[in-house]
Amino acid sequence: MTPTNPRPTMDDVARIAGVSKKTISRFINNSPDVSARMRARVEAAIAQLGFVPNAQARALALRRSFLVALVHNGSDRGIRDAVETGMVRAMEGGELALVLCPLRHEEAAGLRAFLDRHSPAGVVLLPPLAERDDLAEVCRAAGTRCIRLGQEQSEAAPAHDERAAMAELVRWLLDNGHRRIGLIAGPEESRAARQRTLGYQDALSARGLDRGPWLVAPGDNSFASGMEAACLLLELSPRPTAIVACNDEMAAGALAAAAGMRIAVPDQLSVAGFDDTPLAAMTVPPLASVHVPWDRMGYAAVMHLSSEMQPLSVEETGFDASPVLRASVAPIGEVALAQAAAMPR
Amino acid sequence: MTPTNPRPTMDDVARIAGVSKKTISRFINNSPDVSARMRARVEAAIAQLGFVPNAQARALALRRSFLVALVHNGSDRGIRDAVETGMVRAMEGGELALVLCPLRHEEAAGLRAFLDRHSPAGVVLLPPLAERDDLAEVCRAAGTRCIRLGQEQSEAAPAHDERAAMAELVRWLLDNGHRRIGLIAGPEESRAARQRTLGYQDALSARGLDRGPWLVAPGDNSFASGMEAACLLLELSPRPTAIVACNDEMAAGALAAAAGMRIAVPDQLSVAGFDDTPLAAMTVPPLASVHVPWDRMGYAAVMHLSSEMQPLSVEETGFDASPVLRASVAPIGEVALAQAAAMPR
DNA sequence: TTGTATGCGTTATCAT
DNA sequence: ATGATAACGCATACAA
Repeated sequence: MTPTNPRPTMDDVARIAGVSKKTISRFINNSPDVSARMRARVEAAIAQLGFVPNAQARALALRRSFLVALVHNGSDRGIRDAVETGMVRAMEGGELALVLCPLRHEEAAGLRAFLDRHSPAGVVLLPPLAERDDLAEVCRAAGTRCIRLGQEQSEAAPAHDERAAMAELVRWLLDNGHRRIGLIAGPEESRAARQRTLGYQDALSARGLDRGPWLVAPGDNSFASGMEAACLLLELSPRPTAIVACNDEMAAGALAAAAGMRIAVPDQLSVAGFDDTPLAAMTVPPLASVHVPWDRMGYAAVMHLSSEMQPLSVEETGFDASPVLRASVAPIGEVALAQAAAMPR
Repeated sequence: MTPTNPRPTMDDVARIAGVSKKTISRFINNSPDVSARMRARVEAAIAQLGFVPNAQARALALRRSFLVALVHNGSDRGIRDAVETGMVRAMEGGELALVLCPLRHEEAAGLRAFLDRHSPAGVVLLPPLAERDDLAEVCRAAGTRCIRLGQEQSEAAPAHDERAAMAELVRWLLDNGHRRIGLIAGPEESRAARQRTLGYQDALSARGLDRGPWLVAPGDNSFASGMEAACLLLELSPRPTAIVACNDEMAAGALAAAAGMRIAVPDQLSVAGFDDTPLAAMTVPPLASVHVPWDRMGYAAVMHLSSEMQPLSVEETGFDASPVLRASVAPIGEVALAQAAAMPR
């Protein structure tokens, strides 16, 4: 009972099964030309020994590892968790494993070094890094397949129409009587954030509300920035009756700001977020949000990387995002109407 | 400019430098016996070619990969994020990478297969899996070093004194006038949760409050269970003036329950959590919690695994956990006192 | 359909 | 201090 119990190799399996290594190899890679009898014998031998193919050896021979790298910059924990979940689900029972590649300083050189060192079978770029062309270029140069999550829908990018989804959310608010709707925007560099802002403007324009200044306050996707931005918006007069944020964390910040100013949600103010992360269900009141199927997008990304087909199919690139209404939003009430009127200045 | 640019190998470097492969190998592993002149020549050749050692090949020869596996069961996202952060910080610039090993069904066979397949250099078991002796045994049998996070402090486990920390938190509540303090417990199987419950009882006993029934409601670390448990506690009469939960998510659930019952926090009820995850700063009001340095524990775990020293040093095993007071707790006020008195039944 | 020889890029053994 | 050669475990020719 030594602690170093040498693990069985293909040779052992071959010996037990009374066949050659190559047959075992064929079995492992489910080659079509293995007779049923052989298959059974090999299967039995593998089960008997508890044989598990060594990923390192396979990787060396195949010149590609069994790792899929999730590249992120540490922001947006909610999105990352969802994507991770989906990726892991896609890898369940398979031979792939999920390896994290944090790019704190967001430098391409870091990704390059990571690829050189670990040569993952594929790379998934999380927003906002998914927007970085230089990172995609590094992958291309290294010959590593790369999926940019949440980018414009293309053959290499599962994506959703965030612009339309945001418009739909804002439209709901308009349909329910809200007229002054504030937006807490995301980082300007972020395409995703810009799309969401555009969706907000789309909805207002469609109602002919595009003359006045947009009630847009800048944020950086953090709770603190959401709180700050909400404070700015809530000091306006007349005060907005609704605030939509470009992600859930900032929306949570808006809830905190409202509480600090003794503004009741949703009675005096509706608040909504984006992404529908777990946080949205844990606030008081629960946060309306736009559900983005990040987990399914992660799942699709891995399925694509593990298969050999080149272009992503439509089912793998088209994803629906749609508003989830929760208690943080409500039709505009008399209280809020009165409030708005009482602030004529 | 083909996308498949074959990367230089040790052979190439050896040829350029005019030495043997073995010397390159020695250089890479900073073997002591390489002359300064050799070192310089090799270094130059490596730089010239942009050579990066192939991790798969090294792994095959060394019989261990350059991965550190973080084994978890999907629960307690907050803790996992913190540990991940610390681990990644410890691996920064090094050759190790973090690979996720989710054990959804918590079966030892799953871990065994993962170890056989990917042969990680080390394994970090996250609570509550860290408590599973069978998982540790699987690692031992596979000859893989394993660190059990948050277990009893030992030479293989960075840990903190959660019992004392919880007692300290409850003591603060007692010192501030609270007498009826409810506890939302964690899963009974979890040693950590039991320790925290014990800490709660310690503090009450020390004040001679150990005669009455403990105000303990069961939870499973989820937001929903925290909400349920809080509802139970808040229906008691006299009502508790404070509720402490065994993690932040349940505490957030308690905040939601209080809001649903129109009980003001902290005026009529103090609420506190445990672990001090990011969530604690994003609730309304911000959640008092016991800070546990999960990130530093993850850091220590990786530092230990990457070094060769056998036992963990004291600095790596002793961690302080201590209460962080935020607006969700307050000295018991007249309102709450009156409230409690008005419910004599 | 199955077996044999060889290579993948690195490290370990043993020699010099 | 440095080098030749054999592993490491599996996959790919190519042959049978």
